Amino acid sequence: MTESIPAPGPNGASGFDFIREAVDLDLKNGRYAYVRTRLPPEPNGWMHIGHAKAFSIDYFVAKDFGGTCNLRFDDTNPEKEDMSYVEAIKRDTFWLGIDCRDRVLFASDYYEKLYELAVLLIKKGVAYVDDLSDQEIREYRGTDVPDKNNITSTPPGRNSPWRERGVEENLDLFARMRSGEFADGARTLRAKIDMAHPNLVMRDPVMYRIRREKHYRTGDAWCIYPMYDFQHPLSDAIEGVTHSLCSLEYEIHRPLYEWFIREAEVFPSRQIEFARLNISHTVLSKRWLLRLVQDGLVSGWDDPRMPTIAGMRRRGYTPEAIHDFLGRIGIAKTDSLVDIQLLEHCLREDLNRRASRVLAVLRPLRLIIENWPAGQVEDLEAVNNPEDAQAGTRKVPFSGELWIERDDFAEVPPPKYFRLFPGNSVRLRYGFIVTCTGFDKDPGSGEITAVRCTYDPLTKGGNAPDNRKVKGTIHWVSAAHAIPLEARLFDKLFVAERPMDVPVGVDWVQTVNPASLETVSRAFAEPSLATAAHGDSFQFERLGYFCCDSDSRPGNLVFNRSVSLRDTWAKIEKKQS
RNA sequence: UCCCCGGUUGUGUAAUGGUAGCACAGCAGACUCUGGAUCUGCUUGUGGGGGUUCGAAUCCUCCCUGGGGAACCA
Repeated sequence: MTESIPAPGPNGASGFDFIREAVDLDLKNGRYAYVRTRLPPEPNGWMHIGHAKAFSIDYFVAKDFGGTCNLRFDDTNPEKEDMSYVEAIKRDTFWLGIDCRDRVLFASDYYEKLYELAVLLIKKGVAYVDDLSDQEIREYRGTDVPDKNNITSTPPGRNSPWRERGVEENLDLFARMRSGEFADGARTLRAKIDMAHPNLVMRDPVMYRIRREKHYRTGDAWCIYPMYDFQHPLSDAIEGVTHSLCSLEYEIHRPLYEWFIREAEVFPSRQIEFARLNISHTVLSKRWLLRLVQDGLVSGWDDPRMPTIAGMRRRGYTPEAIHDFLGRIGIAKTDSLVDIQLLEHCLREDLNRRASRVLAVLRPLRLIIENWPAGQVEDLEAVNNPEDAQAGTRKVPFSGELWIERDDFAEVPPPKYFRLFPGNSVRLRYGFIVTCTGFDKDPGSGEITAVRCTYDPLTKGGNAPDNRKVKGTIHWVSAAHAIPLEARLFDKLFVAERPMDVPVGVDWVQTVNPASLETVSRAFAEPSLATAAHGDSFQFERLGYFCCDSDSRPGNLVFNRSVSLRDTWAKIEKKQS
């Protein structure tokens, strides 16, 4: 892995979260002699920050105990899976610094082995071929209820009439299932456990179904496919996985996980569950994200508003910021909703340290310096990163006609406003102190078209020789030297904290924040930005962190606002209104 | 309320029978050539009742409350 990425540190005094405690104990009492985990994505969508949490836990738990971690694609549903997803997941995983490059595995490579284990279970008399239809299986199981949320009891199910078939017949039928003798859905292989079990997943779960669907890796080699509950524990066992870490939704499946391990007499992998990640104002579910993509509400899986790793990368997130975030949220079993502001905080903190500063104006307003010598241009020295002395300085051209931020001028200043207004002085960052002498206004529209000022030549670089205090410092770009750019400003994808909690009858997809993307097509930046490459991050001073987008071309620059700067003025403004 | 799992400041997470801490958010201030960064201070919490104990967030019990489960998905 990339050594610069620290493992997320538990913030407790014990030094361990509950998973690491369990692993530590397992090692100490000899339950396992080593540690091996696995990342089990299904290649049916792109990786998001919720998967990154799971991946990070798997990877770093193994690493912390000197173990290994496999990246195993859980690809047993040919209807939804695709190689493009495999590639996307691998790219994003490795980009995060989770380096399983030499341990990329596929459950589909175990089909033959899994088949053999199924045969073993049939021979032991704990698996049988069932002729019931899917509807009948539900009915027999006793779970075919109209309203799952409003039941008062779960009566025992009934045994399938085919449950007591002989071993030989089961063996024969299962072989014929594989050879394609039966129609899709005509029969299944089921585990013979207990149709009266209070845990519904233990009521003779289906192990194999018949499905004639081309698999993206095995093609037409198989027409029967194993189910998750059967495949997953045995794949873990095949790989010698000691700790199979997964989200809480599988907790209820653990007895079944253990049942298959025990009955198949394979390596005793252990499943431990933790709470999945939820973040406010977004959705973390491949199904919902797919819907956003398919309905065209975002530009794709890598839309910078998406909580996918690809989207976050394009937005300007760094692996370090993501790992920092994942370390801070911790690991627990409580269902939680993490404030998206924590994620943004982690990005700010990381980018503050590393991003070069640059002067750019998003909503330009002309500033005319009336006493500036006509035609004169000065190269002023600007600090690249005040947080990093090694970053050095650069020259920025200054002239008598500048672009400044429209917000940085007020005809009538609100209380506590200390930027430009008639009669007031401000410092132009790294430039001169100027005093506002007036402004031009379009008589028709009332729009301010230019601000006028005079400069003090003795304040070059921004320092006043008389040490007078100037409260405001604003950013600027020389109009004659400005390079144009497009800026994409993002806001929360959803206004609602929990987008999926919508009133009945409302389609959550319609609640996407209409202001989540604002395109500013006529912004200007200092010349140094012209050479930015895709993925480069900068701080546009006083505005926020911006990342050069993959749509950017020389002469047609596009920047994404990764996150804004903390904005104290916005808070003051908000309080005043 | 059929089965399973949870409930610690606004949010997330520690404290493993012995001082309820940390981070984010919020508030107030200092400093500042980014209303950035940095620094200082502050507010707010063990869901409720009973029990065990010298002592309970922690153990027991009842209640309340949140999530999950019943696919030939994973």
